[in-house]
Amino acid sequence: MSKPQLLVTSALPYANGHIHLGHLVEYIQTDIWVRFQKLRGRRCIYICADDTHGTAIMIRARQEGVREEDLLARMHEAHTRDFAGFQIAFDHYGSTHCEENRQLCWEIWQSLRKAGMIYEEEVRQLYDAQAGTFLADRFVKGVCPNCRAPNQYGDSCDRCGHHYDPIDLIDPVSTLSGARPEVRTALHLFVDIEKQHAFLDQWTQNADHLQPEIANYLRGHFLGQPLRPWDVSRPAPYFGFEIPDSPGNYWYVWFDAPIGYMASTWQWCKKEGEDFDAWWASPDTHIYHFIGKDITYFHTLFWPAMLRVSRYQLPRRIQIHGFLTVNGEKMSKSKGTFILASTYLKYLDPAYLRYYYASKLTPRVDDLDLNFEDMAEKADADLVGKVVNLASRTARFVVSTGLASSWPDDGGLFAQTAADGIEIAEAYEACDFNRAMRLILAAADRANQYVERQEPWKLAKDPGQTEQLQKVCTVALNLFRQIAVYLAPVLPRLAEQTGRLLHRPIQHWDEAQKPLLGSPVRPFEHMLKRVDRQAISAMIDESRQPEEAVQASGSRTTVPSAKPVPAETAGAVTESGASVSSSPRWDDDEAALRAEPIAPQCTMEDFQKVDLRVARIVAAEDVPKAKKLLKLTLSLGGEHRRNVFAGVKGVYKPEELVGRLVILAANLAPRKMAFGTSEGMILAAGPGDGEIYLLSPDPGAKPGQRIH
RNA sequence: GGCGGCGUAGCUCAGUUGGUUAGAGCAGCGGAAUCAUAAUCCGCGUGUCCGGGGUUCGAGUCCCUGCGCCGCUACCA
Repeated sequence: MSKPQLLVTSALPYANGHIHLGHLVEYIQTDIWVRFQKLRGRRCIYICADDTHGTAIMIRARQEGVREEDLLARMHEAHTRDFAGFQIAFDHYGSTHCEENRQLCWEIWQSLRKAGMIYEEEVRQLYDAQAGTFLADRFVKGVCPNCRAPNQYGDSCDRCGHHYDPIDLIDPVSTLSGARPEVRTALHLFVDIEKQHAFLDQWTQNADHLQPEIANYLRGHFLGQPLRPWDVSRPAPYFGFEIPDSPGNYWYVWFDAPIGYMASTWQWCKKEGEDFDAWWASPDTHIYHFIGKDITYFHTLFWPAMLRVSRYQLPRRIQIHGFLTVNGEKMSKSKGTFILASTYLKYLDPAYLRYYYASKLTPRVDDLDLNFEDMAEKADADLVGKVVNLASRTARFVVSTGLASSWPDDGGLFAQTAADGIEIAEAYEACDFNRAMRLILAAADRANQYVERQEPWKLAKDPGQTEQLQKVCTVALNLFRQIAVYLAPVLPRLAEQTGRLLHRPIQHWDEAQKPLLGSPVRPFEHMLKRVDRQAISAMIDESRQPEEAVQASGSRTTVPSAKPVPAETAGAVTESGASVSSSPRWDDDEAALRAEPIAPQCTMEDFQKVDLRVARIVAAEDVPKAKKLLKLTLSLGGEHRRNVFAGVKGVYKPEELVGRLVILAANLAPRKMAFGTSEGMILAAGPGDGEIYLLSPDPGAKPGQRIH
């Protein structure tokens, strides 16, 4: 029998946000690998889906006043369109919110039960009475119980890397309402993953399942100690699947998300008349997961442990990539480098980005830097100047004659590039696309040198050299075709165009092994435009928004940020023009309001608890060790002074603050901070991160006056 | 400050288990050619492989340490 068939997945993007260039590192990487396998004749399917459950979706639907299902349908359509635009060719793109997933979750759940890995525990859980919900891990912050780092999320500490339960947090605060959550007792269900410790020791360290740096990381950070139980249930209200044998409780989104890989495959099987078990329950299928390094924990520990006790196959390999940075820094909305897939497609050809990512991707977990000038140079020099140019400079000479019918002497050039196919294939196979691209470009260099030596343009002027001209162009176009074959996983459209040019579609990797002879040649048509630098600028301008920087992860962020993800991005794609033109004088959009929705209602009494006062900044000094803090001395009139640390460093200079009037929250409890005690807070608007607007009273106000 | 990553030619980077005079592309300079989307071809690279120790017969490659940069995080009461 032939090699095992392949089932390949990319991480499921969360249905709470749009696809951006960071996500695309992963989808382009996976798509190239899948296309490579298919081109080699390997049976291979590429499966993905929207990740749809969890508190973040529930909260957002609530904010928008729509049903979760409507929100999901909208995002599914947008995601599908974005992926198609970048030529990401899924065999199926489903959703975790489907019957198949519910059934599979239930089945695996029962397997975990049977393996004795599920236990129940009454836990005291944090409940936000204002928001009317129990608080998901990422909606509560507090002090890490392990290292005492303040302001940590409920699931893990980013400072010490410790994973724990939200209930263990010290001084919890709800990020939904800002309220101090009350403690309520609730039944929770746990997976005792420690029962699989020995298995995971072995599985993660052996058989090339993981990159070595990942295996080391797991050994150093998790496997050296008992694995903590995993809290996999959430009490109502929660958007997800209710656990059949524990009514009122729902599976945590991270339980059903990876099972979504299976559910989506199942849907594909139904569509194609395939046997689901042949794909997930048979050793004749090799399963490959491509993910970003941020979700390593779930995919390399929980997921294998869950599968182990079920009747399903373990992944053959989990391929992990790093994050995307732009110009050496994380993507930033204010710098215009947080670019949505749909925005890119308005201005630039996806081929540029596909080739650029390919040329920079290695099998390592390193972060990848996107530099647009670099991308433009590479696309122009490599793709247009070297590759496409080969066809462009020779095809026209053989339109009337077609390719020669026998292979001329080419000095072994074709044979060399054919032989290179082995090494190039190895590079693709190992996800070392950088190496593959370099090998391919070397072949293009050799081909251009050949054309240069043979000078077909001179032969074309000599009627006696017609035959020689045909030979030279036959060689050149065959070398070009080999390159088009090797580049086909990265640049599918170039392969199609080459097929059209030479009247023979490219369908298999091995077509680079045998010259194409006697084929007619169409007149050359442009295959790829040079990069328009102005389009790059326009794209960045359109992407520039007064927003704080956003996580530049290459894969999904199932765990949402504490603030609801700004919804304005949805509008930017489909309806950005309309609202602008209807209000000529002020074009204020609702981005800010959506980014930070209005808090739950409070009473006048509540409001009056806060004593706001006019104050004058009488001194301001830099705090050298602080990144964001300035130390301000405020006067409330007379001798009344307050010492306040304000996070405005870099936005306001100390000297320009001295003398100005601000609004001070004067009766806040003093707060001990790293550099001293802060005795109040000055009021400011803006999202932060370079955008802060201090509030000032109109002229005439006096320090010490209260705001009513 | 904590955790993680990185530091190789002007720029972007290869150099995966330590082994001959450290490589490529781009940019630059000089030349050729004019078929091609001003694309192509030829020629030109002694860089303290961030610094300092160490292991080794031998280190860009391993260990320690210092410095610098990036990210997350903490200081935004």
